Formats: sequence, structure tokens, C-alpha cells
Amino acid sequence: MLEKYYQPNAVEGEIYKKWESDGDFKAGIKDTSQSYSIVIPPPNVTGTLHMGHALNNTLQDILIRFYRMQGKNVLWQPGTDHAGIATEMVVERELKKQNIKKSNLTRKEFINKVWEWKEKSGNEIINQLKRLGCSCDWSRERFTLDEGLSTAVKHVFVNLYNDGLIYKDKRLSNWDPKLQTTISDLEVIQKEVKGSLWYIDYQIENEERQITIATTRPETMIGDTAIAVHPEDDRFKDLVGKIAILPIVNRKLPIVADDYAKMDQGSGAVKITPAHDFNDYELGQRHNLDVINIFDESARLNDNCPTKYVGLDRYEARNFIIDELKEIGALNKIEENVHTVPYGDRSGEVIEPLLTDQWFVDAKKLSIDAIDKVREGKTKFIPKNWEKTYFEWMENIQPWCVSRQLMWGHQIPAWYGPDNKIFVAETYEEASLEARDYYKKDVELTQDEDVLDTWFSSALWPFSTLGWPEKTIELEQYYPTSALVTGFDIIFFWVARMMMMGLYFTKEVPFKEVYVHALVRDEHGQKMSKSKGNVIDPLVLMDEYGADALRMTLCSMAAQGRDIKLSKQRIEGYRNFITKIWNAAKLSESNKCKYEEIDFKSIKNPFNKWILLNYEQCRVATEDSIKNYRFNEAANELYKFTWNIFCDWYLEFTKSVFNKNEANDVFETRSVTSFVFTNILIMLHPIMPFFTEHLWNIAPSILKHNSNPINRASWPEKIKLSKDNCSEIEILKELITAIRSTRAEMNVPANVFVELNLSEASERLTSAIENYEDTIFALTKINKISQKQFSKGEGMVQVLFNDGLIYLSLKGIIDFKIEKKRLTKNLNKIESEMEKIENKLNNNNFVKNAPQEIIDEQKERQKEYSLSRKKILNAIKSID
RNA sequence: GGGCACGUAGCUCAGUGGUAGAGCAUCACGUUGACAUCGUGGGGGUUGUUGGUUCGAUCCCAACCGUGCCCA
Repeated sequence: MLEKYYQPNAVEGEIYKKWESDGDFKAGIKDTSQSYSIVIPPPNVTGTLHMGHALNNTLQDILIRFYRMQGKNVLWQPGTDHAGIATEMVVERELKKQNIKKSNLTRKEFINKVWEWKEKSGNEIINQLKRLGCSCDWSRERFTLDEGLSTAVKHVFVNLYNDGLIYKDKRLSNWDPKLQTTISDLEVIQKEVKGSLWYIDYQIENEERQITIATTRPETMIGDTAIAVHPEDDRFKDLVGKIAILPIVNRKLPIVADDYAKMDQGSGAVKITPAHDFNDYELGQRHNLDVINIFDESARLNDNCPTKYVGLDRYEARNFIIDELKEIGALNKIEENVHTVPYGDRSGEVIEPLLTDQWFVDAKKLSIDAIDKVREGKTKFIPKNWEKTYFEWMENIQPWCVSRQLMWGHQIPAWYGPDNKIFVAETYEEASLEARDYYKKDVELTQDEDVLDTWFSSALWPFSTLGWPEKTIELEQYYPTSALVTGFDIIFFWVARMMMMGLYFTKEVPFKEVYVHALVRDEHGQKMSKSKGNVIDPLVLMDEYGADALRMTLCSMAAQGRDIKLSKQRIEGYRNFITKIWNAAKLSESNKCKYEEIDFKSIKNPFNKWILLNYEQCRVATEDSIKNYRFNEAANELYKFTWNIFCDWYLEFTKSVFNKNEANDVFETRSVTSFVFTNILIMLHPIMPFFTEHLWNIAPSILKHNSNPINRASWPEKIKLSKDNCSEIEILKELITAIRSTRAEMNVPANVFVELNLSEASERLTSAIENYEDTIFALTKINKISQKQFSKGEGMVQVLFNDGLIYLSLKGIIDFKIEKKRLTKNLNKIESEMEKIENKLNNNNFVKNAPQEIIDEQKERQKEYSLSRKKILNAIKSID
């Protein structure tokens, strides 16, 4: 006998262990050429499971388990990425606790510390994914810094370099003064901040005039090399070509005309600092301006500045410079101003555009094919509108800065000779050979100190994890991968870059479909964040409700194109759903239901025919939904069928079959119950793997059972049913509902048995009542059905039902006031509906234009309503 | 400024060119056997506003109002 409730925490761990030790998640256990593969978006090795991961991986696991059950050769490729900056930050913090400074360690020592840390505390998230039930092939787990993937990275770098698609360049790039590394455009967050706009007067050389510029960053004036005005700006036309004198520094600045200067912004004249602003840099190129860098790597003022300012932090310097400008009378005015300031995604520090030597990938060239392939439909986005986002970014793509001034990562495979000549090769040996060719002698080479952006290696993930650049069986079998499941926030970071790299190196798209899911928010629609304190921890939820309830909730809410607002109540609802199935199992067990092979065409009992018909519809709909990534529909389909059809109606119907105890009927019903129950569990398994496995194992008598776990079951196949739309059962349901409703509205106590009187019954109603008398008795608390005309004074209350005149005998119970109210309410409803229909049918245009079936439908409804109306009017009349 | 979503019951959300649905919440009744983590029934809607297309619009189109996100 089953216990009162299902207890997820008591069983989930054991179940998972068994699956894993049995090798059930291994790729290739189904030896078929039809494969289905997904690579996991590699979580950050420092990460812990948050709600976004929970959603992302639940959806992947649903797909993976579904296609595995469909008999495909399935690979779910797991792993983690090394997360350069994030990991360095974590490890630095750890070292600090031990009073060790990173700067006191050599590169090798520091990297060893990171590996130590990874062994000890990395990969926590992998266990959390297991907790969630993810059926990845863990035997294939990869890490972006492991040997094979590092080989792939070097191979890619060298090839891109040789093909002219990677180059080293001195360019302005985003410098994080705190982390002391460059970061890519994508890692910069633009934030609106309240600041000031300073108006500063620059003297015109050899004239009494001044020109006033406006700036949000006065400290950078030390690096000014020009002033720009708009060519159409009459205020300044005569100044173009003249020289202004930079206050404090006394540098001579040409005044240039360029439409980058906006006439309506500030004073209309803008100072140009090519070394510290992206727009100014471009303008500088156009006008051949000097580039004067005034900051060091910590954004302190360097030797290019007046001695008194050297060494000051940029914001300290700002104050001093403002003061000095005031003193010399050059500060014209200060205005309040809202402008955007770039912040580092990881450090939270204000980013400084800085002129440095960096490595760049020519993304523009790589993007062409990546755009085409999506246009051609070789890779499809679901929902489709994300393609727009993808195109927009791809079409405006900038060179991708891939070098980082970090230690943890793939050290750039470039070596420098004594004269700084670059030799790019996969190994030192190869580089040396090249160098010997070049110098005609052996020379000492030093490797580039920088490492590559973590996303550089992530971009190779779909094929590097399959063994590329080797030609492996896995590549042949699983590449291109079937689907990529991801959040929209990394379309640029990851999806786009995988497309570019995948296409360039494998000549194939890395995935055929990209399913882009939503963000998980809190129940009020707020983005979850630590600072808001509204983070819901999936691990806590799993402790409280079990992994399956969480998974089912996420699945049922994963409607395309809409964010998920997660609330505990919703999870509770699906926990209750699990309990409902649990109880249904208890009932089926006590009814001795047992799985037998059945010939569906020879099923006799109408309840059984009916549930099989409904089951088959549910099966088709569920399958279709999952195949089309309509996860919420799949969940709801299964929920409705299981609870509202199977439990609410079918199991109730079968009680009368078991009560009657006719051998053939009982046998058939037990078999059908077990069949449907079995397949409900199988279909729910991808969404709720633990619960279904547990029930499968402990309730073998009611389920199709062999020694295999449900984990290895096959998705149910189509069943062939005799042609029967089971309309009789539908009438029965309607009748039962109508009687229950009448009872409830008339306040008949639930435990009171009443008599049902019947006249003018249609054929189908008569036969429904004849065939299912005991069912009606059991489900409506009727204890007698008699053929009887309405008679006043007998306490007869009409059940509103189209197929006949039906009355409940409520003598002694009836309250005429309630009865009249009830009837009037229904009458009003019917009459307003009738009016709508009449208006339609009286409209010539409607009759002329609408399809015949719609017209017939309306006529049919009109007929039904007018019949009901007549009956209610009679009933009301009989009260008065 | 450019782009993308979204606006449907108290809340969270489905859905459809022809009768507007679910879960939760709420109200009433119910506990001798699958299930109170439950059952049965009820109430609750001018589908953001205004126009247009159409015989017919909540759905398609336009504008507007409101909300959110991405990019500059």
C-alpha cells in the first residue's frame, strides 16, 4: 500500500544515482542513425544554480528525455566554462583571506591556486543540475580549459590569424581600471547617471575672443587635441581653422568643423580627446589629430600631465582641475546633466576607453555567412522574432576584442622575437621553427602574456566538445546539433559567436534550431537580483516541493515570448498535482488494476472506449507541443487530461464498473486503467522524472512493468480505436453536471438523496439513463429515477437540460424564492444569447457571406436556446 | 532616437476571425474508503483607448495611452 503522500526528498537522490550508475544517460545507448543532440550552455564554473539555469536546463532535459523515449540516439553534452574574470575574482578573494596577494604570485603559482580552487569548490553547479534531474551524459563532461578544448582554441586562433581574421592592433578599447584588463563592448553596461555639464572657456590664439566648450568629463581636457564645431553653425564659422589655447596646459588646439559636434547640445563646441573617447578617436582619425593618453592602467593621471596632477586618480584630478579653472576664470558655468556612463559588467567600475595593444577578431567578415545561414533557414530561431535581434547585431558588428590581461584562461598562442616580431603557432616548438626561418638562427621567444576572452572558447563549444579538430565519430553523429536552448541575454555573447566560428571551421551551422526562452522574474515581474533581495533559490524550492513540482511549474509557464513570473502558490499547485496522481495510484491499486496487453479495437465498455479516445488525443497533442517547443501547452494538456478527465471522470465512472463486478467488464477496465495510467506516467516523465520513476518502481501491479525503469521506457505509440465518438458519455457527463448544479443552486445538502423525474426524454437521454443508472446514482446522489410528468405541489425543480424534461423531487426542501431566482437568472442568460444570434441571422450580409457551417451552427444554437427558454418559462409559470 | 515585446477575471497567465478559458484567490456545501496537498457547485470580463478592414474583431491593420526590455 502506498503511503499518504509522495516524499520527493526521500527518493530523488537515490533515483538519480541509479540512473547514472546504470549508464542511462550515455550517448549512443540507442544505436540508431537518427540522432538528437544538444550542447548545454556551459555554466560558469564559479556559478551556483539560479532560477534561470533551472528553467534553461529543465527545458533541455524535457527535450532530451522526450527524444530519448522516441528512440533517438541522444546526446546531451554537459560541461562548464572557465569564466576568466569571475574565477580570478573568486580566487583572489579566497587568497586574500589567507593573506596572499595575487601580485606576489607568479603566473604559474596563481594558476595552480585556481586549479586547486576548482578541484575543491568548482563544479558545485554540476551537482545542482543533477539535483534538478538533468540527464546529461556526464561521462562526456568537458571544461573549456581542458586539454582537448584548449587544442581547439589554439587551432582556431592560429588559423584565423593565418587567414587574416585575427590581428593585433593598437586601438581604443574598453579598459577596466579595477580589473586591469580590457573587456569587450558586450561586457560594458551603459547606465544613465546624474552628473554635470561644465562649460569652459578656451582662449583664441592672438585674439580677444574665447570659445566655450561643454563637457561631462573636464579632467580629460588635459588630453585635448582639438575643438570641434558643426560646419553649419554660424556662431563658430569664422573660428574654424583658428587655434584655441587649452587652459592650464596651454596646448594649441585646432578648431575643426565636423558634424559630430551637435549644435543644440551644450555650447555647440566640443573638446576632442582622441585618447579617451570612442567618438573623439574617430574624429581624430578624420582630422589627423594627435592622440595624447593621460591615464595609466589604474586610470590615474600619467606623465603626460602637468606635474602637479601626475598620480592623481581621475576623479580627484577632476576636482583639482575644476578648482584651477575657477581660479583662472575659465569656468564659465555648470549645468545639471543626465548622461550615460559605461560600467564594467563584472567590476562595476567606470570603464575608461584606453589606447592599448589588443588582439581583435574581424567579426565583420565572419558575420556574413552567419547572417546568410539564418536567412536561408539553416538555423531557425524559435520564437522567430529573435532573428531580428540577431540580424541587427550581426549587421552592425564591431571588431571583437579577444585579449584579456588576465592569467586564468587560454594564453594567446603568439610569441615575440627579440625585435617584437610576432610568431603565431599552436606550440612553442612550431613558433621557434618559424622564428629560425625568419632570423636564420635560434632565438629566444617570449609568449604573449594575455589570455583569450572566455567567450572565444565558448564559441567553439558545439564542436570542440565533440572532439574537433579531430574527425571524430561524435562529430559525424551529433553535429550539427539539433537544438540550442538559451536565454535571449546571450544571443550576442554566445549564439552569434558560435554561428560565426561554427560556420567558419566546420562549414556547417552549429545547431538547426535555437529555442530562446524567457527570463524568470519574481511574482511581481521584477527581475531577481541579490540587491533587491527578491531572489528565489531553486534549491530551496526543490527542498520544499521536490524537483518535479518546480520543473512542472517552469514547464507550464514557459509560454513563448513571455517572461515567467514565478510564485510559490503556483508550485504548490503542481505539488498538489503530484499528490493527485499518487492518490489515483492508490485507488487503482485497491481496484487491483493490472496491465494486460489489449486489443483496443475490441474494447466493449463505453467508459473504456471514451477514456482511450481522450487519452489518444492527449498523447497526440502533447507530442506535438513538445516537438514545437510549446512547453506550456504540453504541461497543460497533461495536467488537464490527468486531473480533469482521468481522475475527475474516468476513475469515478469505473467505480460503478467495479461495483457491478461483471468479470469481463472488470478485467477490461483494470487493463484500460493500467494502460492509461502507465502512459500518463510515461508522458509526464520528461517533465517530472523523479516522481514518475518512483511510482513506476513501487506500484508495479498497476503499471506496465518489466525490469526496466521508466527512464528507459518508449514514448507511447498511436493506438487504433474503433470508430466511436463516445457521445453517450459526453451526454452522461452533461447530465451529471446539470443535476449537481441544480442541487447546489437549490441548496440541497450534499448527503441527501433525491428522486429524479423524467418526461419527454430524447432517445439518447433515455438510453444514457438506462445504461448508466448506477453511475448517475453514485455521482449525483439520486436514489430513484422515475417516469413522471411535472406536477405542481410535488416540490419538483427543473434540471436545465436540453434532451428532455427532468425534475428533481425536492419536496420539503424547495424554497420557491430561490427557485424563481435560479430560473430567472438562466432565462436572462439564454435570452441575451438568443438576441445575439437573432441579430446575426437577421443580417442579410451575414447570411450571404458567412460560411454555411457557421450559419448552421447558429441556427442549431438558436433552436436549442428556444427550447430551453420554453421550458424555463413553463417552470416559472408553474411557480406563480 | 532606433528596435522588440506586452496590456484578457482580484492576482498570474493561456487562447481564438464566429459561444472568452485555466490555476490561484474568493463564496456556498461536503469528511464511513483514492485524494482536505481534496470533492461539488457558484460569483467574477465593455479582452488598455480610438478608429479602420470585415457579414462578423478580443484576434488582422493604424494611431494613441500605459508597462517592460534591448541597442545607440
